[in-house]
Amino acid sequence: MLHHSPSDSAAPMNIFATLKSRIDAVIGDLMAEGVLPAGLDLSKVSAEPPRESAHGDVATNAAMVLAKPMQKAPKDLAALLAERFKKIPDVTEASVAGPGFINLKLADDIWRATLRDVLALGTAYGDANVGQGEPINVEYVSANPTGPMHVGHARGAVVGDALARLLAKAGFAVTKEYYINDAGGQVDHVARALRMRYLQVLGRISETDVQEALARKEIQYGGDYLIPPAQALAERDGDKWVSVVEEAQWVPQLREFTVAYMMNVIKDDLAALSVNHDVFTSEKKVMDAHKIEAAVKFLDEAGLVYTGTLPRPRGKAPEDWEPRPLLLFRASQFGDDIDRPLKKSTGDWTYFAGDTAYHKDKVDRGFLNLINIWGADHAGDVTRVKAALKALTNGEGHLDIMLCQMVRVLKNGEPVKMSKRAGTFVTMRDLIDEVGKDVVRFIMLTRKNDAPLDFDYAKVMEKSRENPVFYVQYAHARGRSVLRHAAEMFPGADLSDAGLAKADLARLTDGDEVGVLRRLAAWPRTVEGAALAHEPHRLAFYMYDLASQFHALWNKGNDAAQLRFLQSEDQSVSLARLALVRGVGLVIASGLAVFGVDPVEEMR
RNA sequence: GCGCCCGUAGCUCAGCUGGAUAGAGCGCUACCCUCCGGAGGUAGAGGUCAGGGGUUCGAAUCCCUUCGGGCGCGCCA
Repeated sequence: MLHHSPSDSAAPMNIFATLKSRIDAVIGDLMAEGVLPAGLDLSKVSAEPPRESAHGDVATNAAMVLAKPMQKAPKDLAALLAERFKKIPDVTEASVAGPGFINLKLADDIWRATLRDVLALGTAYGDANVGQGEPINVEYVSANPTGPMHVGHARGAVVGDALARLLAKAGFAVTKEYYINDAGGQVDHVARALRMRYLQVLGRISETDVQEALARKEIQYGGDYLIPPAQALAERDGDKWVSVVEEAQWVPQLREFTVAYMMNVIKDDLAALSVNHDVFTSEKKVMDAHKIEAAVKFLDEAGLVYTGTLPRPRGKAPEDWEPRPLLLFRASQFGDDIDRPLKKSTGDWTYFAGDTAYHKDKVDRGFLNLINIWGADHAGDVTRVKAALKALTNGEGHLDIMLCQMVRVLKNGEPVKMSKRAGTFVTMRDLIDEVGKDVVRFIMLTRKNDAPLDFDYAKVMEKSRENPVFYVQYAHARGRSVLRHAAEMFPGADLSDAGLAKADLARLTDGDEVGVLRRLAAWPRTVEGAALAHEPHRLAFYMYDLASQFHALWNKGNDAAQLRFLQSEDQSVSLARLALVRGVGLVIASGLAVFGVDPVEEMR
């Protein structure tokens, strides 16, 4: 995690960041004048929207934060600061409230100026610079190329992809990466299963034979998804592999074939979700390039590798456990419970050793900021990999490992039981085909990654307020609808964004209209906050809230005709309201863009 | 036994990295359609933020502890 505070960027369109820097400047002046002691730490001074809009437009805790080191009463200091804050441009009022908050009121024109920013910048409104062009690597999906992806993978894919887009919006130089686990025993098992299916395709054995081999555990993958690749293999090579018996003569070849085939399937599925990685790194290539040896040497030279014996595992202790000397990494020096093996007693590298080499590879490619999105079933590996990264970067690297909790699929209100053996798991493709990628993507982003998520087939297709996808899209569509009507009502008017920006926004006087403007003004800081916290789901809630305010405004027009957006007798007020409508649409569209969801023009 | 995540309205969840009187949706109660798409909207009731301690101007948020849930605990990948 980077240690930039939002104020580092002070993007001109982020009025809260602007206020924060102006507040800092005033305090700086007071220190220079000797009114306040020099050297005060301003990092905890905030400028944020108060929870109650009645409290004003911007609240700052400056007095409360600074009172302590000065040994003054917060309220006294607040009174002093408030006097000076009144002189800040655009501030019309500064008052002390509660335990020492200073509430600032801003000129209404500030909010209108925000709307002009939105219209001028389009979906770029909200772009931030907290990333300062810093490289960051987001690794996600990384599903084993042993079969089709399921709903759990879909969540990781969407969370990773949206986070990558969010970080890019916030000014980071993002690389989206996929680690292909093509070197371990699992891909060998798939190769064996593929050969069975291949023999079946050629008519040499029957489905029953395959199922019996599965029951005898001669093969570990029984799914019929291996039949298409088996057919492809038969088409390419004919019966070439029937007579090759020695495993060493066919396992590597068929493994390579399967991995290539499955990766194509996976990439197709990801493309259907609008997920595209920049870099695919092969575990096997990492190993073949002797990067494990290099990484272990690096750790060894730092004195972090030794040969020792692990304590007996707790909990369900394996029957055949016996103490054996192993090559170990001193993970316990970096917060792990025990040291972790780099080599098995067979002499082979462990998966962890390969992962360590892979992370060193990322570091060597220039990344000190790393994010890994994993399934929650890998929670046990988090500490050791973080430990390895610290060791590899002399403590300078930052690795955030985000665990995605379970996705529970509900059909007819009942959870769908998923079992790999029974072949009843819901694939990612099923989901996309059934509800569409936009719905899948949005729903996957309505919870924070470490909370379990219910995916209810019925609910996500529902056309009601309960369904956030619908509700947000509906707001966008309504906005487009108004624009279409406006074009008919005012044939000569310039309804482009640039044209609307010239509208007389002072005509926006209704409290709820200004309320929407305030919400729009909060978009940049929402983006920044979500990016720095690695929490894309915050944008889902922002969009829902904005949509809610917009629907409410729309409805007021139903009750009171003079509040409708379009007034045929008053083009001036219509254009001002259209500007607002368009601003809402643009901000929703930019939020949806982060989510990789296409905004709709109309509801069907 | 150990580690990680979690516990907020009857239910599903937010809570902007410590701020003011803890917020939405569903459900419940009472309302609003000759409308730019009511597939909506307005208002109300509903809370010892699991319990207990601590840190400080201030805690749902940070620390300790108890209780209750979920996930994971091989040299697998």
